Amino acid sequence: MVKMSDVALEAGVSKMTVSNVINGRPGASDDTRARVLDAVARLGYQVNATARQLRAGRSGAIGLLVPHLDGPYYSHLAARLDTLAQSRGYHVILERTGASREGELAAISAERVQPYDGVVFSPVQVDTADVRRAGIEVPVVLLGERRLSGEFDHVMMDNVGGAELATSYMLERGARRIALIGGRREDGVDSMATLRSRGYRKAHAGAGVPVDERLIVDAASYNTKDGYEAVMRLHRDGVSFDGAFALTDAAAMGALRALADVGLRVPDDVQVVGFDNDAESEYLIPRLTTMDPENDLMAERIMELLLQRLETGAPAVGEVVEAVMSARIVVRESTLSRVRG
Amino acid sequence: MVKMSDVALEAGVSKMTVSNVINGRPGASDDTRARVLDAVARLGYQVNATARQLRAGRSGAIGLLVPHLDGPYYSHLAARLDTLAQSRGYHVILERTGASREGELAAISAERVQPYDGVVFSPVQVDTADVRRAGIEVPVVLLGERRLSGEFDHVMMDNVGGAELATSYMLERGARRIALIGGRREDGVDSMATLRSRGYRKAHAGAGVPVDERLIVDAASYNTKDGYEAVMRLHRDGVSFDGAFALTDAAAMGALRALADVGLRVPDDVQVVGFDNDAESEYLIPRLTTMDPENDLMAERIMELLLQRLETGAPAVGEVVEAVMSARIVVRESTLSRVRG
DNA sequence: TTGAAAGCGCTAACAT
DNA sequence: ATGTTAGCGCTTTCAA
Repeated sequence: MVKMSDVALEAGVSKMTVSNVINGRPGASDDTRARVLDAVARLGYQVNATARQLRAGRSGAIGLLVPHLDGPYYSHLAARLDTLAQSRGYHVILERTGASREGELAAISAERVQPYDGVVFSPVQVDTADVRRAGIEVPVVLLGERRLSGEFDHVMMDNVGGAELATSYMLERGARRIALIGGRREDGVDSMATLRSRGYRKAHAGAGVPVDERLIVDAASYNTKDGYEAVMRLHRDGVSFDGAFALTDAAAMGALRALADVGLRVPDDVQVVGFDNDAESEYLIPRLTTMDPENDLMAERIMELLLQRLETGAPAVGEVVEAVMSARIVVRESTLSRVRG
Repeated sequence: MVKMSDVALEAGVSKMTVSNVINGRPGASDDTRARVLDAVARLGYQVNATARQLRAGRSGAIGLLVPHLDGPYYSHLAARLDTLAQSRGYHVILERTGASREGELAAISAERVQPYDGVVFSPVQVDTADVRRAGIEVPVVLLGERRLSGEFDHVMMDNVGGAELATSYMLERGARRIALIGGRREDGVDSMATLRSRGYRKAHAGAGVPVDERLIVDAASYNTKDGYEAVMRLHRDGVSFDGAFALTDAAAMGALRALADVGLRVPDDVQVVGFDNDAESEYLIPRLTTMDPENDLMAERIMELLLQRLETGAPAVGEVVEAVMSARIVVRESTLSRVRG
């Protein structure tokens, strides 16, 4: 492995001068600079990132710690964040926590996080106290479904509001028995499901329509398979419905397939609304009405917060920022019967 | 920041003893061990991964460098690799190259790669010579569509064979004009599109069916939108077809939507086959026939190769392994008209 | 404009 | 069973 001192020797200067040239610091004659760069090229020298980081304390890497990657949501966010980061001289590195408490704690341990200049973390099982206890020493932006007490900068989606809007929209269009695919899950933490279920109930309360608890069906991972099975279960149990709000577009996709299988027409018999506005949702049969969380805006807000901390130095306690992003509805065929427009 | 020497002081032992205890090395009385662990807990000490790595030369991290993450393919692979890695005491870290030459070169630079104990890289624009020139000093497994000359361990999918199988299957079922969604792209490197297009042609040659070049339509990123537009273009141009082989399931999904829009029935008017066997493909309307690359097997092979290098030490030149994984067909509704079974 | 010394936090190798 | 010394490759600080 060729190191800085080798370059120094080759160029006939000191290590320090090599370091200065490589890092574009001023104070090196054009002549010396040329000799150094020449030696670098000749030896194929590349800095040792680990050593640099140990000494200088920065790596240029931003860690993005997410529950999982199957599904377009985090993948898209990662791409977006990376683009923004690149333009500021950072790059984004992705880690999967697996959505387990154990996995999350491992990923946020000081040891694992220390190599990053900053971290964006989307907690699922873990709470603010856990994050504090992890003893992270770089700027952190939390990202999430759930409201977390104000110890860290925090960007969150207005899940309750989004779900309320989706539900109200169907109620307004005449639906009276709206299945909630993936709903409930009230235990302890404010999970995505809990919050969106809350919005669903709020819309019903607002419209004076009672909620039939049998319409609320679980969908473990909110994926396509779960959505499919949830609708099949409703059908098997003889629970009738004229609307379906799926907690994710993936689940909605499975629901659409199940509805087709049991011979229910969308939107004539059942209106369907999803959540996420995945790129594919526009191409489903029928095209899916869904809630768009405006992820690009969210990504911008996240990077903005993180870069501010990175550039002003300290994690600065006390004055944490909490940004709530709201979702807008995208109306497509799955709620819009051709006749009524 | 609390460091090892602080713990040593607190426990009344030397740094070295702390190091030994923390790393579970033998040679420390139960008593000392207890005192050290106690001090660690009291001070909330966590090792500095950067320092450890500089000294010991290993980080426990495996880098997975992929072109992009939108789409289930790499996400699923990442999850799978991570699970396998975890069981061997490593964890997988994901980096997005953006599928640009520039992005790939940045990601494989020795500087960026050096923090990993090993690297799995899926090149798109870059070739073996570029990888060699990058001067990577950790074990590398290349992963890919394309055959790369044998300087590195390399796991690849039999793209030609898979595409040939998909095409032959439709030909056997009577299709004579099969659109190739996302096909062509013959320039220099053996891209996924080039190879799968080759398989498409090979199947035609084998069956003695001529290829109408107008049936081969581009689909820039092989995503849902591209697939949709490709079929719309064919339709607009008045090119008739009775089969469609889409280079990815995502593109197939868009194709299905487009066929519905122009009033062509699947599979009665047009048979459709995709490639990837995404989890969602089973729930499309109609359910999609597709090529399953058996990614889980592929992930196992990759990890096996990498761990072998990691555990036996040296990147070992000369005796590189090249594994070719073949895809199997999964038959579903999009090619199987109910009448004929 | 350049360089020497010191040290980031840890561990390998060798004492004791 | 425990401690001492040295040094991983770099950059900060200060002197020339």
